Amino acid sequence: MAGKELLDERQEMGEGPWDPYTRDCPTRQVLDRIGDRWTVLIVGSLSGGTLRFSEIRKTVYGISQKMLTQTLRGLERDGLVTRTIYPQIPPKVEYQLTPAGATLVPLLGSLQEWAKEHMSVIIDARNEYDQSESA
Amino acid sequence: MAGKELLDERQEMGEGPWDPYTRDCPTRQVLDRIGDRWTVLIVGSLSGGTLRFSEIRKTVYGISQKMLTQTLRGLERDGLVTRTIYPQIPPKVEYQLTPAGATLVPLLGSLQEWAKEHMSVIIDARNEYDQSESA
DNA sequence: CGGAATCCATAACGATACTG
DNA sequence: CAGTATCGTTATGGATTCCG
Repeated sequence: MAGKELLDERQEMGEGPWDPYTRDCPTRQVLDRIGDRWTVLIVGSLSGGTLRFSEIRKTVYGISQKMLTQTLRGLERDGLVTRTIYPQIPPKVEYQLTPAGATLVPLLGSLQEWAKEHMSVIIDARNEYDQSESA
Repeated sequence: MAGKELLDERQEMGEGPWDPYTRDCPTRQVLDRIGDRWTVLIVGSLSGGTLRFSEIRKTVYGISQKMLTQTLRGLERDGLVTRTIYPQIPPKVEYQLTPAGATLVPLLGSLQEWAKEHMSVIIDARNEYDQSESA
């Protein structure tokens, strides 16, 4: 998504291309894909089954039409979502997770679970930190 | 990290505050925390044990001094990392994952594993998509 | 050494208007 | 309905300089 002309120097260190601390390591690639504000929410909304554009828009609170289009295009491009156009008037377009896209769902589950378990502690720590520094 | 004065309308839909499709749901909170380019890489680098500032900088390829400082402060604020200052000249500062921070590590492992398994398929789909549309 | 502060480029995003 | 196009704003992050 960002930077592609930066890869010049280095590249050989650690344990090769899987080394999480080189550029273009898989971790970075994944984060560039799912690390935005909307991707995982859209994948989550599609985890229940096929939805059309306006339905996704309704379930993912606050997303703009532009970001929904853009994010869905990215997911389609990466083979994580299929886009089916029904040539009617008015148009109807359905989105569905591919098998590859579906493998993301459990991962998001873990993410969400972690969030539920640790969120309160994090919020507390944050408030405490903010208080002690504004003193 | 972003938006905090947007929360006004709505807020009551779905199944309450844990509903992933409301604002401020845990999933969004987590993504705002770990969804940037550097957080998980830093957590990963600290998963092996305590490191000092310059050491992290060396292992996380491409990070600027500004972003390292900024990200570490965020992690400290959220109680995921401790910061220990040794009052010497020249200064020495050590960073270490807290127990809460350490619970993030397995999650990152899953992320990385998913990346390794699916990256090639995604790259292929992407290339194919790009080719067929530029035709 | 480990920052803080400033400046600046760009990328992300929202709002709005228009279209097949 | 499901987009595309354009614009303006804000967020993000790099480079540089300075400091205890």
